[in-house]
Amino acid sequence: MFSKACEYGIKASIFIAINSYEGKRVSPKEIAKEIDSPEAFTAKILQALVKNNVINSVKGAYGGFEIDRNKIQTVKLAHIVNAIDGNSIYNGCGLGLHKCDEAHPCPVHDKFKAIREGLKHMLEETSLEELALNIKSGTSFLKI
Amino acid sequence: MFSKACEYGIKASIFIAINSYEGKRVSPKEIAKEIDSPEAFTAKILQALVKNNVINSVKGAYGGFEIDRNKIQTVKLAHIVNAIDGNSIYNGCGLGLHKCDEAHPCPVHDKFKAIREGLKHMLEETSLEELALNIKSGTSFLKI
DNA sequence: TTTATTTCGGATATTTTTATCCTATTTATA
DNA sequence: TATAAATAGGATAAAAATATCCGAAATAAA
Repeated sequence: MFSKACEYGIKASIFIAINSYEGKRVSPKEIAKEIDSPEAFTAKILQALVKNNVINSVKGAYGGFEIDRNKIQTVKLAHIVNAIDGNSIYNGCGLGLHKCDEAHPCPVHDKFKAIREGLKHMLEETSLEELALNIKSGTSFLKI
Repeated sequence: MFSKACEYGIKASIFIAINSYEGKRVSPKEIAKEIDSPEAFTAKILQALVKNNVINSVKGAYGGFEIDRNKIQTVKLAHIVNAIDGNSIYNGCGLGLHKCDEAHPCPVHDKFKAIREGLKHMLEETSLEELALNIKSGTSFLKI
């Protein structure tokens, strides 16, 4: 469904959020260890998230990655996915037609529409906060 | 959502079905032209569909690809997708955890569950016949 | 039986995605 | 100001997906 980069980006964001609740910045090394991802590749993804204003980075000694408290509430999965994979999930035709709309639909256009709308809705409604709280409470897990 | 291979496989199957209604076998060349795909790569995908018993091939002069009439009705999108992409769409964890179930869910487990079920249902309920008839009647399109 | 036609299948090439490495730049503290 | 600790970012490598090429095998018809 998502690219590896996107998977890592979502999990990293959650881990950063958890630590930011405690005012703690985290490094790519810590993040990669916690979400079981390749460190250097994860660092690249973090750069993309910073550039897209999803998370914040602090350079230099005692630096690291963090997220503003209020952003943990406002950032949705859709923001993270969009920062990494772009909007291809929403826009692309299910069968790869260059032009696919109501007037010129691909064979699965209508059938995919409902599913994609559901996905879109879910991504736009799910906040980082919700996901982070579930990890904190041990209701869900970031690895294995 | 799907791999290119899978997109080509679905479109090719539809085109073959349409021609099989008229007792006509089609070649990878014709198929590739009609669905706007690379010919040799499409031929590989057709092989996979033959091996997985979705379509039928006839070698030699006057040969080509075809689908049994009754199969056009019974083959569902799920069969085609499974023949090419395997069952990763159903089984894989949305965030790539090796182990992800009710007892040990990833952060988006429940949220993805509904969407994946919807996708699964759609793929299992949509027949090749339905898609082929819509193309024949000009209700949907295979390219552009 | 020969020939033309067609799928099969292995080898290879290209592109994209995933992953690694190393240096530059930034910054807090001693 | 010097130093150590971080992120930034460019260059490169490896793996996977996509795509191409070509000879082998099969088959219908002349």
